[in-house]
Amino acid sequence: MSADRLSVTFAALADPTRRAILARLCQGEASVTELAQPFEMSLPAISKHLKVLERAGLISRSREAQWRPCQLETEALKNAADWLEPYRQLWEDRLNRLDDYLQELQTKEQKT
Amino acid sequence: MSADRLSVTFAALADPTRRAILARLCQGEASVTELAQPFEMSLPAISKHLKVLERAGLISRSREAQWRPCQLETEALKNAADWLEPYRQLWEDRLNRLDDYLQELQTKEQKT
DNA sequence: TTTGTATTTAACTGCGCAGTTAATTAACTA
DNA sequence: TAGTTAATTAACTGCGCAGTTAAATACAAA
Repeated sequence: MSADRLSVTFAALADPTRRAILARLCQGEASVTELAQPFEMSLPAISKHLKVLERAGLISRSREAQWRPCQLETEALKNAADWLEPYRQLWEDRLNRLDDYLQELQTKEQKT
Repeated sequence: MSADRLSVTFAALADPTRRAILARLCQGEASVTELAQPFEMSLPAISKHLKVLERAGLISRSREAQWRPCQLETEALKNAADWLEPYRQLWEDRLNRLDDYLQELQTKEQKT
């Protein structure tokens, strides 16, 4: 059922619209209408995306008159990055090995 | 629709069983039955999880007699980490501000 | 109090995941 | 060839997401 926090976070990140919304929020708070503006999508659709992001703890919302400005929350993002971190060694090793191999190829080439 | 690569990757990571499978594969190749062993789940269920991981490019599979050993693939993981990377500054800043605040509190405390 | 603006809720469609059991395919072994 | 082991496919259930339009709510301003 993927009720755990990390699963909910990754699921929320698994949508290009929601990732674009998060990227936009790096520049600071924004209202729902402002966030919806770049997308060819109805407002209710955006509203639902925001609800998914909120449930995942990726954004928080306040109230200002009739607006409900959204703000980026970093902790859930950090948790996702922390989960990925131990794997870094693996892909770096792999890229190094690839690099070594390419250099070896080039050395051989020069000898010809 | 989430047909883009990154969405498929995040979606694949949004499940505790699949994340556990990836963690297990850090230790090296494993067959389907081996991977299924820690879980109270039918083999077809594991088989489907592996298919999701494979479609996301997180694992690759070979053939050895009647076994189909799975291997971790790091590139998709790296892509996910790369997407998160620009946000690192944000949560580090936030943690630093929190830290500053706590230190300030403590300084005030000592003056009392 | 009426009107306008911002946002959400309701009701619906269609799709695909997560799981099940039963049947099937594939390859090894006796 | 028959039987065993490994894994997948088929067929099904139930659930929740992503999107729609239409209606409802919340607040502001005239």
